[in-house]
Amino acid sequence: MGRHAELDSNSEHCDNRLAIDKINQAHELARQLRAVLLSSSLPAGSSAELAREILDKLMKCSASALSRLQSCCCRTCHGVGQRSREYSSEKRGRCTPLGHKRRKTHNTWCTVTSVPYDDGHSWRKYGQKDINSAKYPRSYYRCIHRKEQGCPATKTVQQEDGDAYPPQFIVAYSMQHTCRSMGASIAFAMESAPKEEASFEGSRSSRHLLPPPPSTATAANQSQTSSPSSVGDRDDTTRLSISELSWQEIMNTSPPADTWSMDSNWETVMGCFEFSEA
DNA sequence: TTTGCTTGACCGGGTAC
DNA sequence: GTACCCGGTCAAGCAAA
Repeated sequence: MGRHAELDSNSEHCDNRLAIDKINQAHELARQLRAVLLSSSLPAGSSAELAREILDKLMKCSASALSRLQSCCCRTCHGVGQRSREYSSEKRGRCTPLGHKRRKTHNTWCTVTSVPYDDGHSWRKYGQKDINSAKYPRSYYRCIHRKEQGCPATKTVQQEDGDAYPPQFIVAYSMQHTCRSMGASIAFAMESAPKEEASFEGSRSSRHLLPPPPSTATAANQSQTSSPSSVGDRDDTTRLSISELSWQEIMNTSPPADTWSMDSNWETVMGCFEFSEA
């Protein structure tokens, strides 16, 4: 009852939601860009071209997001003051369908991507579960360095409901990496986006980021390897003119460890995401 | 033999009553 | 306050390398 009213009030912040969507798109583009940059199987010329194309789109997304955020003074859109019950009238949980539990509400954040396994870290699958009212099962991953380094990072992967191609995956990260791995160095500005402030109940902001997720994980089987999925196709901004075949190649290219050295350009690109949690 | 995935069972947090 | 629901995790068993 009152919950619906709360939800309605949230809808005022659709502008911020749009901005967040844009940021997500930029996020996705950055992932793709990274894949391109890591690719050694493509001719140099085409890689550079792809990278340039993705970067252009990335910048558009970032600019659009910034402009939207600047034009909207709403303060509650992203976490502050939002309690879990505000979302419980529809779907509760951590980016999940209807349920009672939200065990990990701290240090969690979500993203939507077509390449859920390619985030610069190595993950090991430790479980899969059918989620209530979700079309697809959710897969549970933890950092591969959990044992030797005690890294607490975990993530869950679900495929969004729907017939979108390529399939979009809702990736919910939980806890920061404490391990020192190849990927961790890059570890992604995107993935580390929440940083300290991530203590905002991540699931809450996540719910702003995401549509109520009936999801899946056909991808479950691929754990730490790059997924075969291709370019995001959620709207014109992320739709790239890259053939699926090319992306198959890109995504299947295992990243050589030494190509991960982060240069200033990469930092610049990834720096674009810093504001997404502000 | 080792490594990683699958899957059923259990734990316990969150919600409804 | 209590019972129930269900998401998250564990761990045994299995398969692939």
